Amino acid sequence: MEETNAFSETVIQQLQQALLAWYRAHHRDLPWRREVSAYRTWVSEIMLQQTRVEAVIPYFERFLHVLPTLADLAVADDALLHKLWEGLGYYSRVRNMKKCAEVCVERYGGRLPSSYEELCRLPGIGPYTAGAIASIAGQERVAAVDGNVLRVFSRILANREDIVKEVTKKHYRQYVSAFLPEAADAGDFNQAIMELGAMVCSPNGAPSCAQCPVAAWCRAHAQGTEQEFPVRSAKKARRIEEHTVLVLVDQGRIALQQRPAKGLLAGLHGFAMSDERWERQQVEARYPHARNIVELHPHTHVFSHVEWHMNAFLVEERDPLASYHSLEEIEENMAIPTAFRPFYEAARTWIRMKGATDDTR
DNA sequence: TAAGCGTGGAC
DNA sequence: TGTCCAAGCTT
Repeated sequence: MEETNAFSETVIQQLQQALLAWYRAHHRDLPWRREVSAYRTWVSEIMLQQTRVEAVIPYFERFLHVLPTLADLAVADDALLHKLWEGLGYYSRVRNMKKCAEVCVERYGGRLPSSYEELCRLPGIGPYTAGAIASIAGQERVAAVDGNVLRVFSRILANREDIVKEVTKKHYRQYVSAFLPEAADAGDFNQAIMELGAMVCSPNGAPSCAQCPVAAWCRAHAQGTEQEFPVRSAKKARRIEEHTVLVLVDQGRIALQQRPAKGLLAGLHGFAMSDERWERQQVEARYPHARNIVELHPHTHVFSHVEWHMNAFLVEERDPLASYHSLEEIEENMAIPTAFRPFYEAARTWIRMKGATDDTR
């Protein structure tokens, strides 16, 4: 492509070797790097989608401990999978992993395929993840373009294409391909760019160009325009929703309902929630025989595309239409998203306090 | 193509 | 504080 034309074959090789040497000397010791397999690489890459390394580490360790092989995942219960993903976000990732595992059992003898083309056709695996698995675990000479790579290469090339656009990502897969070393080193090269993006060529604030092994070939650095890259079109404002959360409790148990199979927090467990704001009078009118109605601290949860502004009431009442669960059952088997966590904690505290006062009565 | 889909860290 | 945005994919 034209953006790489000004880089001679010699410069490309120098940049390659500088990046590989830097990576081999400075990369972090991460759990999925200690032992490499297609399964481990796949699990880590799915978890790392739009998610920070520090957040992923404990989830990765637990997931591999509970489901050490792809065959284990293929037969795992949805409830277990949601529990293993609880708090990590983007829950369709783990449902797609199970679908993918099932396909691999049927079609590939219980193993992930190793080629980029086959990986791309599997549920939950797009161009980035396929490139990462194929190059890291399969030694295939293919690019893996994520947000780090877009940022690092936009700076190296001083390229002002809008990285939000799909066509730009396609272009970058071609730009990066021209820089890839031989197949055996492609995985390290891809990881090197990502590691550089995470540790040196950072997204927030000024990048640490003094520590950068490829600063000598970076066009943005030469121009002093590092922070103008990458170019990213503005995202749409979030909409705001008002809700009232009803936490029904009865005899030390808490009512939870499984959310619909489609949409936000699909399939997870949550509380009854109105689609508009209710005040105490409306809750009292709905539960006239409640033994107790306690207003809880309000809470705002910010998702990527919507904000939930929630006020909440704890209602002590046995509602025949609700299903109540013990704390043990909830903690072992039911995944509650972070959005509801503060209300769950409040209910737990209330139950514990009530138990104490009941005991002394 | 653009919107839907979570969460938390950094500034 | 609010804003940005991180190892993206699906529809």
